[in-house]
Amino acid sequence: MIYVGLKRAFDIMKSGLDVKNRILEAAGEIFADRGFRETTVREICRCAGVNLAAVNYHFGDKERLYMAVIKHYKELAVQKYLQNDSVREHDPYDVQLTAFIKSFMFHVLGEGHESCFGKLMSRELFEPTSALDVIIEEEFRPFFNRLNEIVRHLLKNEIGEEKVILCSISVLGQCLYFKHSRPVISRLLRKDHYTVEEINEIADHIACFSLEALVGLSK
Amino acid sequence: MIYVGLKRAFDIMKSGLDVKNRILEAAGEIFADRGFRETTVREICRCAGVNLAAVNYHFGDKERLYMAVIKHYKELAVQKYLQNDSVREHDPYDVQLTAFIKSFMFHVLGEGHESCFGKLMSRELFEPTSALDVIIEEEFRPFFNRLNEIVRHLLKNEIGEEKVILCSISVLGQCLYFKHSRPVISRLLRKDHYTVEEINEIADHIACFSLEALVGLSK
Amino acid sequence: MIYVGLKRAFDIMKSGLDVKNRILEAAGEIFADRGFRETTVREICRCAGVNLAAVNYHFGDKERLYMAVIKHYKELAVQKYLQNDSVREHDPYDVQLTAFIKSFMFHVLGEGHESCFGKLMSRELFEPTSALDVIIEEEFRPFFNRLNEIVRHLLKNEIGEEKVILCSISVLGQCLYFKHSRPVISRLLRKDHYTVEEINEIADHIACFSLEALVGLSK
Amino acid sequence: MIYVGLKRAFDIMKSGLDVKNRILEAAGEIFADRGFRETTVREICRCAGVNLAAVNYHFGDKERLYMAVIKHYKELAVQKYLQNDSVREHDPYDVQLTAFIKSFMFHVLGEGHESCFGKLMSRELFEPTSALDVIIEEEFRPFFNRLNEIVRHLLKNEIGEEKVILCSISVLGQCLYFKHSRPVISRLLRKDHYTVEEINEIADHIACFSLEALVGLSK
DNA sequence: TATGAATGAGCCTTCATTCAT
DNA sequence: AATGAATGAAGGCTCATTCAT
Repeated sequence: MIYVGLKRAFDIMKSGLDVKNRILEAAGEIFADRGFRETTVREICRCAGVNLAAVNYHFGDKERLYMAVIKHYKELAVQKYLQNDSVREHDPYDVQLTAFIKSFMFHVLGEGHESCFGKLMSRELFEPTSALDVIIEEEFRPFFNRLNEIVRHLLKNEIGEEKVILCSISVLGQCLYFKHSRPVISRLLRKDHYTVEEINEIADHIACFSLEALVGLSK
Repeated sequence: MIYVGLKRAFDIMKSGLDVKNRILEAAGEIFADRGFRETTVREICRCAGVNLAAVNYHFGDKERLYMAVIKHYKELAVQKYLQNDSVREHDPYDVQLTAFIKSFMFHVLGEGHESCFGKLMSRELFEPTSALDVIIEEEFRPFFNRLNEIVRHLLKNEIGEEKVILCSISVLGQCLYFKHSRPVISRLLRKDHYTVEEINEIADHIACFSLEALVGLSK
Repeated sequence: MIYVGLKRAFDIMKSGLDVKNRILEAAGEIFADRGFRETTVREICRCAGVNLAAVNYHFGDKERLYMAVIKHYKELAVQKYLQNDSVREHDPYDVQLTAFIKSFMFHVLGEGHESCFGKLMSRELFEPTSALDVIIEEEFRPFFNRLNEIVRHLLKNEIGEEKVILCSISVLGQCLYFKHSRPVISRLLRKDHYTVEEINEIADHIACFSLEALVGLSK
Repeated sequence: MIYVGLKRAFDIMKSGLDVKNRILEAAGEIFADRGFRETTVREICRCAGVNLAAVNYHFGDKERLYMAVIKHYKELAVQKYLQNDSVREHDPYDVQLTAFIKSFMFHVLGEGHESCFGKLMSRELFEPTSALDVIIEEEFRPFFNRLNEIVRHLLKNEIGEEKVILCSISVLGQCLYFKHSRPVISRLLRKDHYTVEEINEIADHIACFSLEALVGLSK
């Protein structure tokens, strides 16, 4: 049951970060990989190269570490989002939707360090912990409202709010399925991970599919 | 944290089934609810009203019990699917798609006993166990092929196979999102569980959305 | 920090008792010796020669084990008390008081197995656990009422109930001090433990002292 | 389970004492309340408003802190004892005994800061630490000798020294029982703590009871 | 002088599993 | 065929102590 991302573990240990940040880094990866319950504090500490009691010292207990991890990666994600946010408010809405989807897909499907937040969030959506309520209000709702706004305009405001929400969920569902069901899809499509081009292709497909639907519905 | 499906537990205990089947019934419900790792053998046995050692006696260990549960519920699901499959092969394809989606949604979102298999499958898709490979080949692929067939016809055969698969995934993604992300959706829409009417509405929305998209794309 | 009553431990392990009773025996001795908090489940199990998890299996947790221990030794004590209770109801009250004190002192000061209950109770009186309320009502109050009755008669019923209680406490206080403060007394009197004769002498002294006081007060 | 003597904690922190004395003050209160083993260094430091490592820095380890605390409060107690000792050597011995008892009871039962030493001592008598030997020789023996002297005179010197000691212990036992067994007594007498009047009443009762006994025995 | 950070040892509990009957 | 009893491994947490500054 040892976490085998040895190379990564090595990176974290050697990275010169202080103990607190080493724990955050290690915990993020493992929490994202396994979920809250399946992750053991021992494993986090082993991977971070710190003493078992360090979690208690710096974070109190496992649950508060988890909350801190989410907060930590949220901030990382926000920084990244602000830097290369490609959804410009004056673009036509179909362009905005495509940009929105593409940005989201890279967030969620990326392999590296910055994909932790997406993984944590999508895990939280499937098997919620007590952190869910905080996450929904602080993270998910603003994100979802943004999507709703784009969808509402594409539907030309002629349809009730409930339908807008349902359509937003339809868009989101497509996006997340490529994350949630990666094990299946990789078997169905016979590929193991997504390259940048493939993520682009997938995002284009979802944008295309959704735009056709929204345009069709707005007639 | 005792499993509170007491009425159900009572049903299982009184149902006159033999020990082995009582365990299967109880295990199915709890595995579907909690996932493999989160479920304890103790809880299954308590709920089934059998001795703690019974699982190891009848199934060897927890993992083999899990495989047996999947097999058991798969057979139940197949029986039910054969009985009242509403997707008739001679209907127009848009009708078939709607029927397909509706059938799937009831399978996956239903509250009762027969929704176990759907829940187990969708859980397996998110956090695969060693059972995944079996499930994909024996269960998911035929199911997915059927969906592909409908989608292929709606796209009027004019587009490559890869696009067909992507569109099928889009349909599936919408469906599963209402299951996977129920905790969030129930907060966003402020409702706790789905009534039959609501499942119908959701299925209609997905069918509608997807048909518009597919029709749009086939032009 | 290992419990060094090795001979005793050996006795318990070889005694042919079943696991549950071996735990009760070992736990009684160690709880009496150290108190609830200072006692570790590990030590009890080591001393009883059983697996660490046995406590959980048979008693649930450490606290419920403690309650079970108190119940167990109470029953032992009651049995012994019934067998050789020397306080006969038709004796004159001064004889009854002497007998009461002597019986109590042997209970509390005895070296062996049957002194556990006395030790546990006197410990509970000094640093109460959640078991105290149960102990007071079920054990201490009837015992104390019996003493009150004797004292009331010796005071010739002419004095208020509060004074009766205070006098009973005075008697009890003398008795218990020879237990509670044994470390000091053994240093003051330069002896390490009490022989039967010494316990008799001490009990006689307390009886004598108290009778003089009560007789004096009743004039 | 945070130590809730917040007002007191505030006093200590604001009192302008240096770190070492703040620790001594806080430690005294908590050790007296909980005993050596139940007290955590963390709690002491929190209550004293000092760093966790301060105890080890100033005192070496927890045990040496405990010894320092006892020494500290002993000096406080001696000062106070010298100031307002009400046992005057030329009073009749029955008056001296009453005064001795009263003084002792206020020492041990008092609520405030100066009762720490009495609490620490009576705790040490029940569950001795390595500090006991020091305490007995330096503190308890002179105190006990003083009581012996009074008792010896009340017994009119006609009885052997061993009997004198036993009678002194009888007196002491009554006094300490009201401290040691406070949880029980407060339940038996249905009161929560002792007022000044009640301590006076209790002391009077003990003095009365003991004098009757001693007078009776000296005949 | 003083402290924030870190640690090793140990505790209670829970779990899946096995044993003896 | 079935079970009550027992176990080894592991998990989260707390504690007194030490280290580096």
